[in-house]
Amino acid sequence: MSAPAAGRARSEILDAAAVLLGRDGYQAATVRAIAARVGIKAASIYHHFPSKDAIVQAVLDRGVAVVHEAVVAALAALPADASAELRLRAALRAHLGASLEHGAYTYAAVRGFGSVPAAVRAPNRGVRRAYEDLWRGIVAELQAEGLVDPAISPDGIRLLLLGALNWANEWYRPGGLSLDAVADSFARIVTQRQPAATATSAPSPRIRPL
Amino acid sequence: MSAPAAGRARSEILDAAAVLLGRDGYQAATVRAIAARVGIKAASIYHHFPSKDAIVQAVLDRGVAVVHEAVVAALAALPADASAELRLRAALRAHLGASLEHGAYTYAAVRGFGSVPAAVRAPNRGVRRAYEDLWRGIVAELQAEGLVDPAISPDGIRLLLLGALNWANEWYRPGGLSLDAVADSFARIVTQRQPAATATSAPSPRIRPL
DNA sequence: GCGTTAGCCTAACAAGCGTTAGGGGCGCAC
DNA sequence: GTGCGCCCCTAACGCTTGTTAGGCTAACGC
Repeated sequence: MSAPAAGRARSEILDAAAVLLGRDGYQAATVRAIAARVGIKAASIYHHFPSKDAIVQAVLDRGVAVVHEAVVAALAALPADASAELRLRAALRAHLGASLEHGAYTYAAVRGFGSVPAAVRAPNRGVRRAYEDLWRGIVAELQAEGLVDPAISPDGIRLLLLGALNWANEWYRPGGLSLDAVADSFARIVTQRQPAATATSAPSPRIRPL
Repeated sequence: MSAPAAGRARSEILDAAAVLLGRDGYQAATVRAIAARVGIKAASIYHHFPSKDAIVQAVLDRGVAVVHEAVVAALAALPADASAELRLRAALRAHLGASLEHGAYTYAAVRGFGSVPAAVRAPNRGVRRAYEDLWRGIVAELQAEGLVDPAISPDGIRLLLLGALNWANEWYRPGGLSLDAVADSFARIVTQRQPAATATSAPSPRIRPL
């Protein structure tokens, strides 16, 4: 048709696989079901991918990467001297936004992950580790700037945040809380800030390094 | 252990199904694999359960119920005038403890949930809703006592906590952070307070780092 | 013109699935 | 003893799975 023919089918296959994987799990995401969604027959899939597991692995990797890249981009867009709180808010918002925008992939990466065979799961672990390291840095900044009690385990904070963010895929529905409201709630819970009404007037000046 | 011989096979089947479901997902938890783990043949399963999905449903329900009951028991064991902070800590600790103790079931209920067919998933929703309501109450207490900024969305707080707790199944390994340390971290992040033992009602200023 | 390639098809394969049918052995009630 | 019910077995059913083989059509370079 009019779209660039090269790679079109390939990305359509990935899209279809992501939807099925996230919604119904690995078992229900059959090669025939994926093909039917694209409008081709099962055997034709094998002209684009060597196996079903290669498709699943690509979906899983993309599901993590798309969020990782969104967060990196959001942080890079901030001024160089942005406070740790601003960076936290930007990261939370970017994670939630990317999760919603590419819902099929992130949903597949979070929810479908458990249903995927260990052999397909393993290569994805590296990508996840890299994303976790990004958050390790954000938490360290928060504690260094005194926004979070440094006596609290950094791992505990990071795992709480990532758990809350990942779980958002389970319950978030457009029409309920807005993305900004969720990100704001999370940020305020973690940074121990006072209500917005009094926070704007800055009751006690916070020491800003740098 | 010392269980009535009548239901021995039945509970062994549930145990085996829980392990497979949590570790490998719905597809890998085949009737033959479950039977092999119990030491019987696949057809013998059907003398105890009408279908595979009945087994899966029982595992899912128990995975939620076991945590729910542990939290209810922990809260009931507190003195009637216990503070909201103490109740929060008790609930966090009980949830994490039950998750670990009955790891196979809770793991199946959290991780395996996504890979289970919608028809089996649906009946489990009611049990989950009841548990969520329990946490709705805890969050309301926290905000009523002023331990958490009442301007923050209660749903945001509840979803953050449940997300963090459920996600703990993914990363918790005995030998790392202790259960008490995790529960303590989570409680302190949310209540913006020092541990109850050292700061009961003293509005002492937060420790400033550096 | 021709040859090659990409992309899709039909048809079929072996393997594995959940489930059912029917039978054998054992222990308890009578 | 006889009968009955429980528990497990072997064998097979119909179906779906991922995957492969081989052939058709249209588009391109030469």
